[in-house]
Amino acid sequence: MSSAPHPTIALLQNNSLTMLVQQEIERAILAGEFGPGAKLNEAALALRLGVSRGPVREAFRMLDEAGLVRTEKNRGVFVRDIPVDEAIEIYELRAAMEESVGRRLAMKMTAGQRQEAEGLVRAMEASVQDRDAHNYHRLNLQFHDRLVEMAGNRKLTTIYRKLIKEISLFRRINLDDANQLPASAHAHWKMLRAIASGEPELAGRAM
Amino acid sequence: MSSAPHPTIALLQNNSLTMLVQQEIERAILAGEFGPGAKLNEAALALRLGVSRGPVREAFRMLDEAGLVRTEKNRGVFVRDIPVDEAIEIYELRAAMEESVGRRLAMKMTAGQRQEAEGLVRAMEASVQDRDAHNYHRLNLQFHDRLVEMAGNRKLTTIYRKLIKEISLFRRINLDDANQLPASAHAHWKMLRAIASGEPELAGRAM
DNA sequence: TTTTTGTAGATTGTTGACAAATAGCATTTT
DNA sequence: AAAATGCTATTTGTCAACAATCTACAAAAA
Repeated sequence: MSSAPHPTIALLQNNSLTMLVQQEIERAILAGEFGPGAKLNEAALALRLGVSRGPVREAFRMLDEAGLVRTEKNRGVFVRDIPVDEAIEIYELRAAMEESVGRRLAMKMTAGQRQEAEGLVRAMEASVQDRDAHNYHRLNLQFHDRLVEMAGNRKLTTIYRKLIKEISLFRRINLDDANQLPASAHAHWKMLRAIASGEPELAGRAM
Repeated sequence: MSSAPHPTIALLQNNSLTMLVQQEIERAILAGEFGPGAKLNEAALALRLGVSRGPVREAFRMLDEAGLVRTEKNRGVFVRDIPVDEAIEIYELRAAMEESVGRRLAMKMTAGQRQEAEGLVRAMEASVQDRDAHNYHRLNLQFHDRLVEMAGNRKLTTIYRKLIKEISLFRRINLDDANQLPASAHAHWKMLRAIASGEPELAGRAM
């Protein structure tokens, strides 16, 4: 009937308990409430979220498939502790993806998209001025995410975001060395210039 | 104690019912027993596999996260029917990954690896002679899979294989046009030559 | 005829209970 | 003292029952 049902109704219609539990556990993990290697207790989580163990178990299976937790039979579910060599592999893979994104954007980035990206870099520079490393980090993630999104391949975007989540489990990052931030901002300008030049090779290497 | 426990014991130790159910449903889907769009009935599957609905539901959540099925709240689980535009995106993404693989291999492929790959291409040519399109298709998948594996990034390999599974849901492929197989075999030789040349750009484009 | 309403059956969502396995600790044995 | 054994408590794995929702079809109204 109605093409736009009430938002809170649509919420209940689309989100099963399992989905909500999955989102909450994922949020808690990414927020660092459960560190890498921490054990996730089914009954405790079910109690905390006010549901039974069923939805929690189903959420565990999703998080396992997504690579955020690891399941040991009869022993339980643990937040994944990404080993160094795997982290290196993920970083390399992300680099390859961004290289591909750079090439694509060199050919099809619009003027509007470029302005939006430049706006993000300027905001990053402002954060450097303010010595606000946390905000800088947030904008940096957003900058790269937007560029990937602009490449126009939704599957690539989905996988890229999963990789970012997974890698964020690796060694709570030292956000706080605010001295090397200016160099990072400079590199972002360079990337945008390379993309704007319209040369795929150059743009790929820059990213 | 024993470093190599009896295989069937290790099987039971590592595989929960959920895992086994997940593997069986995935196998059935990829084998085409459930076509794209087909509804998967919890109770029926549980009965067929001799388990209760719990493990089946958990397996569903894994397959959903893997992109093989789609879940509609209160309506059930359906084999995903990949829309054309998404299939195109997956193909493009796979192409980008293989391009990256080609570059990497141009720099680090060993003589032994090259011989192994050449052996696969020769086997493919033999299948062309025999007009055995099915076997050709199998070897073709194996050839590309091995090259990706040889690139030495396990995360990339994992994601690549997931993409292959997902794409195999798209329009049961017309394996049977045996006339364009020879050209395909020729292209594979060309790829290997480009990789062996040691020039990343050339190898990347070839793939 | 077309649309709406109502009802019965089937299917999914969720829960609580029971069975099986594990981990920790005390006890025994060497 | 060190190692092995046995017991208990906790936790996970699985199941079956109940509640909520949807689907299909029939009956009634427009």
